[in-house]
Amino acid sequence: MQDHSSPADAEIALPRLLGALSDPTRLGIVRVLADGAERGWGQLRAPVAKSTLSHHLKTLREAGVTRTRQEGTRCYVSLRREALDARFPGLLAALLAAAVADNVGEHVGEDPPAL
Amino acid sequence: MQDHSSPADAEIALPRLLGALSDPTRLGIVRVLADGAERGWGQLRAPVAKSTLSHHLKTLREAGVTRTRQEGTRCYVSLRREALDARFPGLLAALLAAAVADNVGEHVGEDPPAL
DNA sequence: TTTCATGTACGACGAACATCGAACACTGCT
DNA sequence: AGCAGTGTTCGATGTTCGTCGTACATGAAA
Repeated sequence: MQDHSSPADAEIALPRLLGALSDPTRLGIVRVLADGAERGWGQLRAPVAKSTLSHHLKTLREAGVTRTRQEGTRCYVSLRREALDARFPGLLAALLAAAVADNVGEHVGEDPPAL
Repeated sequence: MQDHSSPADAEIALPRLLGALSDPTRLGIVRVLADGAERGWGQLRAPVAKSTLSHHLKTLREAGVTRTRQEGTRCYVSLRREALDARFPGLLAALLAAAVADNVGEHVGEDPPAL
């Protein structure tokens, strides 16, 4: 459970970012994270196997879309909104609005925060 | 040389659009078309084989990014800016700005318009 | 230390993709 | 009719992707 590295702010590449966001499940994850709050990812609910979710999270992280923090045995994920906004102004907002308009990623939800 | 159909305005799907734009060559084509003017595609210069360019243009068209018009033996391509802006406000502009900022698609150029 | 929970790595599979060259089809000109 | 220009389609090939199940590693709790 290591190597939770993300690209440096300046190294987020556009094609990779768009590729990461071209999957409905990943777009759904981003929508859940859109409010800026961090989520533990047992909290994320998507209709895919655990290993598949792990893969999606890794893809998002490596594309620079999210950041992952480890605490004990669990991991928390959040959007890298500042970095994204700094590098590609307005893009994230437009993307999120588009996802909502297009109803993409509706199948991804979240459980209530851990008690 | 037929079947130059594009999806209806309302049917442009976000994941597909992003997938189409996750390739540097296609992003480069979009950058060339960004001024809204139509281009004959003998005019487009990309370091790929003719059939590959045809494939990319088809991908863009089927994702709803561009429109293709045939006139005699040649085809002309242009951005569907209105439809895109209507469906996903601000997205295209942010994407184009991002592509410029990230210097993506610089390898795609154009010849001067036919005399 | 044993056990449980959580996430990762690995191997596999089919599907989709980028790319090429070659063959085909259509249009227009001679 | 024949030819040249232009774009599409067709394999072929190698890569990447989404998905799964299983096995492994790590940290916490009993």
